[in-house]
Amino acid sequence: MKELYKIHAEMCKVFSNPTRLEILNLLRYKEMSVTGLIEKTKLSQANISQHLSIMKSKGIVASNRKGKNIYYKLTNPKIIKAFDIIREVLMEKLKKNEKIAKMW
Amino acid sequence: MKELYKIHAEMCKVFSNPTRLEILNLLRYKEMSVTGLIEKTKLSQANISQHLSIMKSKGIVASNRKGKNIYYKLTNPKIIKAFDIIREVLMEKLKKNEKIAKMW
DNA sequence: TTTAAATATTAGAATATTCTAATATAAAAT
DNA sequence: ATTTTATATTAGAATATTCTAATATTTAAA
Repeated sequence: MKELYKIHAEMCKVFSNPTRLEILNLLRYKEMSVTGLIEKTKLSQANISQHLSIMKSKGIVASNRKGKNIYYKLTNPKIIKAFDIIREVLMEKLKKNEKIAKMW
Repeated sequence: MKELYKIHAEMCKVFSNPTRLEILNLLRYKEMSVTGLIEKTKLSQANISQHLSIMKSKGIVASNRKGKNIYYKLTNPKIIKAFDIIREVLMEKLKKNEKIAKMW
């Protein structure tokens, strides 16, 4: 069923932006407020908010208000599992390239 | 290091297109020729070739000629592991949504 | 050594994404 | 009630991606 590949691709699109990956990594262990994310990433408020909105609409994160602040968290721990496996592939590739570079 | 998020995002971009996901899934167990991929997917030759080229340039697939045909395969089995985990997240989300839909 | 088959490349229109700047909204504090 | 603080939304220019159609290249077969 090709339809499934479409939804799958839509979900992966969320992971195809560096800022969103940084946010997801910050949410790895605990939920965080928008302000907290802005401080950690040093990015603009509008930008963080937009990325959170995109991820919320795709069901990757969920939000809840606590007094003054709105906190975001991952909806599924497997999201970080996928994040880490791709990171592993990446690291193995970088290591391989290093080795090839050293041959010359 | 923000640079790593960039490369990570670049790699995820490969997974953010339905056709590329279909190709990766076809390469899950065995290498396949370009012709084989065209037949299976029913997509145009140019299009398949372009997507293979993109994936090769990112180091996700590798190619080798065997007589008339060129065969492509995955460079790392973890690529399919990541594919499957994201598919799981997807399925769990769809199931959850179904349940919510049934409540009404 | 020409022809056929398999694959790659290029060009370009249509579409989608990303960021910044400006503005809006909603809850808390005064 | 007003002001402040936290967050969301909108608009739009700059950039990137995707597909189709046309053409090029490479190897094998005749």
